[in-house]
Amino acid sequence: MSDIRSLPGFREFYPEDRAVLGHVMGVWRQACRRYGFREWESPVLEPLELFTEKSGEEIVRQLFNFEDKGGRKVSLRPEMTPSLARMVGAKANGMPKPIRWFAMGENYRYEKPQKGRLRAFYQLNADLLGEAGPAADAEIIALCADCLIGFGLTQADFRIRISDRTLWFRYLASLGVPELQAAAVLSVVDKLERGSPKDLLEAMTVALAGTSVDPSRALELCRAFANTRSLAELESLSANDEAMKARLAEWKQLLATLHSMGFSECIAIDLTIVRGLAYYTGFVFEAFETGGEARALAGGGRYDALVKKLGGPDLPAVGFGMGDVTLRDLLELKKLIPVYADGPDFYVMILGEDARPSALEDLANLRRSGFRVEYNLKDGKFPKLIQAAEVAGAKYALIYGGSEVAKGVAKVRSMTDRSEAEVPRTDLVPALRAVIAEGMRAVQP
RNA sequence: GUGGUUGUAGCUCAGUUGGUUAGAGCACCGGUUUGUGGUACCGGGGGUCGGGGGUUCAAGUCCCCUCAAUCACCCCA
Repeated sequence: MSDIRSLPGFREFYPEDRAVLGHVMGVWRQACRRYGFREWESPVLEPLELFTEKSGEEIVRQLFNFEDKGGRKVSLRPEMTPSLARMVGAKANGMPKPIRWFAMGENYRYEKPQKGRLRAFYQLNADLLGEAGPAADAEIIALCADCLIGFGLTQADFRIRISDRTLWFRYLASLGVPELQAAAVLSVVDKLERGSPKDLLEAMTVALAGTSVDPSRALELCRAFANTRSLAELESLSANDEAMKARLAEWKQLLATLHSMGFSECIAIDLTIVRGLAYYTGFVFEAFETGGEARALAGGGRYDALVKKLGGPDLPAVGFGMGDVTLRDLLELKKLIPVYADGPDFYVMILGEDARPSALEDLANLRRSGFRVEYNLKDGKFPKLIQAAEVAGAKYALIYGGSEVAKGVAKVRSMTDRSEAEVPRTDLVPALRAVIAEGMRAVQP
């Protein structure tokens, strides 16, 4: 064994693991296609500026970046949204709206690896661009839910908590918080559940420096607002604020759409979700497991200003991302990972080298006809070969011994019920096609 | 980035107060059992005990450093 190991936070996928990844991506793709989304892809390696432009220089420490041989500053992609914005931006003027796109790519982040958080991970991204109304947000949230339900999870297994940065900004404005400081206040809100009262007050004081707003009162009001869990409560809180009332009309449309589509059980209003990302502009949401560990499964929201910021047209957008790592942990816990039969259709048992030319001719024809076929590369005896067929996971064994070849037949044997039948070699492909379709009775008298 | 725990064969683990050439089960490869299902029996490969340094006559075992995994923070596009 080589002592050169794979890099920390990077996974090797043995066939059993790769099959699981294939299942995850298959479910994602199926859900997205049902919503009319089309798949896209972008380069894994991008100019460093593509990412610093969106997120600032601070993120460089979390990037796999380097200088290439041409002196270009480059980075493995930590996410796909900037690439999406660039690609859409380049052709948006000629594209029918709304644009429904999804991608499933491996992303790379230079972080300390932990459970559920690696340095390389696959992520589904689904984005809907060119539509600013809440119907688009509802469509994305519904897709996010269906991307989980597609695995066999029920609406009781997860919760999509929906919040709204627009509403937060309007509420903070009504408290007298200047627009410039609202983002800083929101980052304090983000810590409400975890921080100690003392730390929170300190952070709030810093966030409100230079304003006339009292930090401890602001903290109290923010906590009350964050704990709001129903539209009715929100309406009473915004009774005399026209801007907030207008926004609540959009909330009603969002929730009514999701209710009509049957997602009532898995969605919840939760204004404690503000998401750290500065670029979110409206509704934001996160999907959590409802069980013990409350893993975060997906997150997303509206980012109306980002495409323009990255040099594209002024295009409203909403989207979400869902990673494969925590999802896989959850599916394993819930025993929702199917065991795929990965064996060949036929295992050809060649008994004696005299039989080999006939067997090779036939098995090559079977492969050309689309069947999965394995056979013994070395001569072997019957017990070994039937075991090899079993271990390979074959559905049927095809036996080529001296007596079969002399009679011009092959013997097909079901690996499940052990029944056998002889099939003339001249009729082999159609007969075995019937066996795969109908079982052994297709060739038994 | 900070702190805790863990590290012996592909896997699960033994390994005594430090004491010969580090073991078992499973798995893998081969042989035997006259062409009918993982059996049985026999045999084999595989470890610089995560890596490096130190203490000692002697280290898988004790000490230090380091790497990795994992947990709690930080962060989380």
